[in-house]
Parts: sequence; C-alpha cells; structure tokens
Amino acid sequence: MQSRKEEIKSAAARLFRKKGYSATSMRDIATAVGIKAASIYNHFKGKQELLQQLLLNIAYLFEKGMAEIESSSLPPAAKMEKLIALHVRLTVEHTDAIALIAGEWMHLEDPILTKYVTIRNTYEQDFKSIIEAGKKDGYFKEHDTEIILFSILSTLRWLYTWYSRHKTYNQVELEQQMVDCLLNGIKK
Amino acid sequence: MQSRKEEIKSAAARLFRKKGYSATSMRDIATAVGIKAASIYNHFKGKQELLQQLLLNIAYLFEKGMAEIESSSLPPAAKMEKLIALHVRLTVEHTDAIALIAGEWMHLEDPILTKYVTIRNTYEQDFKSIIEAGKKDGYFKEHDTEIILFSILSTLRWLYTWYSRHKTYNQVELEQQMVDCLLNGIKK
DNA sequence: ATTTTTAACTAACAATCGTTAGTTTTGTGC
DNA sequence: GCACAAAACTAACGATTGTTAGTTAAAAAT
Repeated sequence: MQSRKEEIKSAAARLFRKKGYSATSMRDIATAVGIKAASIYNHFKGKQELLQQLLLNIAYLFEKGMAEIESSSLPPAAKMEKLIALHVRLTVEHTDAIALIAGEWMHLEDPILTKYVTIRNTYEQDFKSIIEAGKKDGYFKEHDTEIILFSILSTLRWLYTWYSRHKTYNQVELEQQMVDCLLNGIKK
Repeated sequence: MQSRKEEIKSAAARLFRKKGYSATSMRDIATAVGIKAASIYNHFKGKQELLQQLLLNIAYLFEKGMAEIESSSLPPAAKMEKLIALHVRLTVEHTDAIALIAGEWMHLEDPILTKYVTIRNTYEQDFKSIIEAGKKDGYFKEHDTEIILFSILSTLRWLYTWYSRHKTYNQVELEQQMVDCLLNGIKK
C-alpha cells in the first residue's frame, strides 16, 4: 500500500526522469496522480523539495551500503563484488530515482546541493580506497586508479537505462554478468 | 576564427550541458555571447534548432566514424579498438556537445527526434555486429552481447564527465588506458 | 555614393510556470 | 453527530519563457 505522499513522489521521479526536472511542471505531476497542482503543497513545500527527497534518499542508501561493505573484513576483490551487487540492487529497486543521479542532480539548490556533492565525493573516495587496497594486494592490475574507478562507476550508473529495457534478467544473473564483465574484461 | 553563428552554437552547447536544455533560456545564451535574445533569431529558427544542430552533428560524426571502421578489413578486436579511439577523439574534440547525448537528446522534437533515435539504434546494431563477429572468431568471451555492448558503451558515453576533470591526459594515453580497461578488465 | 543585405536592437505578446490565499470536501476520533 | 485535522479544490499573482514585429546600425555589393 502506497500513501498519497509516496504516490506523488514516485510520479515525480518517473516524470523527472522522462522529461527532466525543469521540463516537468507541478501540473504534470498532479495530473499523473489525479489531483490539482495546488494540492501537492499539502504534502511538500514545493517542486525542489521533491527532487531533494528523491536524491537524498538514494544518496543515503548508497552511503549505508558502502558503510556496511567497508566495515566488513572481506578482501578487496570481494568488496568490489559487493559494491557491484549494491548498485544492481538499488537500480532494480529504485530505477526511476536512480536515473536522476545521472542527469538531474544538478538542479538541486543549496544547501542540499552541497550536501549531495559531499556525499557523492565521499562515496567515490571510499570506492577508490577499495580499488587501491586491491592493487596493493595484487588482485587488481596497476592501472590508474581514477580510470578504473571511472570505468566501473560509469557502467554501474548507466545500469538503469539498460535494466529498463531488459527486465527479464533477474537480479542475480545481472550481478554475475556485471561482475564478470567489469573485473575480467571481455577478451578471452 | 569562429563565426558568430558558431559562437552561439558553442555557447548553447555549454549552457545546455551545464543547466539542461529546458532550464537554459534564449536570454542566457544571448548574454553569454554578448547580444540580445532576439538577435539569435537572425541565425537560428529557435531554441529547438540549436539543440537539433548540435545533436545531429554529433550523430553524423559517429555515423561516419562507424562507416569507416566497418568498411575496413580489420579483425574484430582491432575494430573494437578503433571504436574506442573514435569515442575518445570525439569526446576530446566536442566535449560539450557530446554531453548532450547523455541527458538532453530527449528534448528533441519530432521529426528530428525519430531521426536521431534511428541513427542511434543503427549505431548500436553495428556495434553489436562487431562484438558478435569477435565472439565467433574467438577474440571475445561468450558473454551476452547486450551486456558487453552496454558495458563498453556506457563507459564511453560517460567519458566526457571524466575528461572534463582530467584534461591533463592526452588523447593517446586515454585511448590506451580505456582499451586495456574495457577489453582486459581490471583483475590480474 | 547608393543600394542591399546582414545582424544587431527595443518592445511587446501570449503562454506557462511555481506558488499562495482562501475555501470546501473528506475522513478520523470522540 | 460533532469537532478537528487532513487534503482536496478554485482562482489568481508575479515572474519568466520562446518568439515575433518593427526598427536601426553596420557591412557588403553594386
């Protein structure tokens, strides 16, 4: 059961993703839910708050996932697999909101924008630490850490586009394929 | 030397990328060039035409690059390397316009939208053909072609973000690192 | 030097936007 | 059934948008 508030939020996510934040009007969102635009203000302060709640929620989920992985005592390669699984899971569970990470976070306004960017930077820094630990242990190649990070993260961030078109894959299959592609490459 | 028309176009690309198509006003673009909004209409039919010219130009460059690679008689693995090099080159040379591919193409209006999507689909189909030829020849692993395609393409499409922050890399270095990461993976 | 074309300008319009104020309906607890 | 809160509504405001019309200055062509 989804409350009206959640209903509005997921309609907003869907529309922000499809048409972009700026091109989506409060009237669009309202119509999608079957109410009038002014009624949304009984649940949210405004359009900006909708975007903020959507993006911060996702950011926290990544923050939490990363914290759990880091605090585990797994070897770097296993941590990397857990990270990939984390992205796959959040993508499957929050496809629309995840999509906003790619192209709509820029429309956040301060102070939330700063907060969001900070969380994002910290996440990337933690990601890098795991990569570097892996290199030190001999699990990973001696590539430029920035390039490895970028290469993996970009694929994981685009996952939502692909998943939207291939929902037939189940989550576990997707995880395995992604891990294999990213870690072992495609060449024989 | 850049004509006024080109000046407007690259200002539009920069602003569309930074703020998004919808959030960028004609007055924004005009101010960036040092003229008034109405003056832009002496060079372009409107805002939509700016987006169309930017995106179609990039699409044609990819189309042309792909045609040259396909018509060559290189083995699939070498074709793949050429493809990666193509993406790197176009990203370095047209960073702002390339960025629009990721998040602003959806604001194209018909009939250009349809045309654009068609070109994009054809490009992806050609890309897949090369991957499958590579699998048949034993160069590539027997992964799902869709997943390989997605994995490579997503990384290449995000390249512009990364390049904007690391202009120190020269084009050749970048190419080599990307090829190695994508084809051989990061695990030892 | 005069005509013509190009590209700038000012001013304004109609449409749409996010948001607010004030009101009415709906639902809940007692 | 009554009081109260939650959530819907109508109506409107001020701001901004893309675009057009009409005009003027600069550049090019004759």
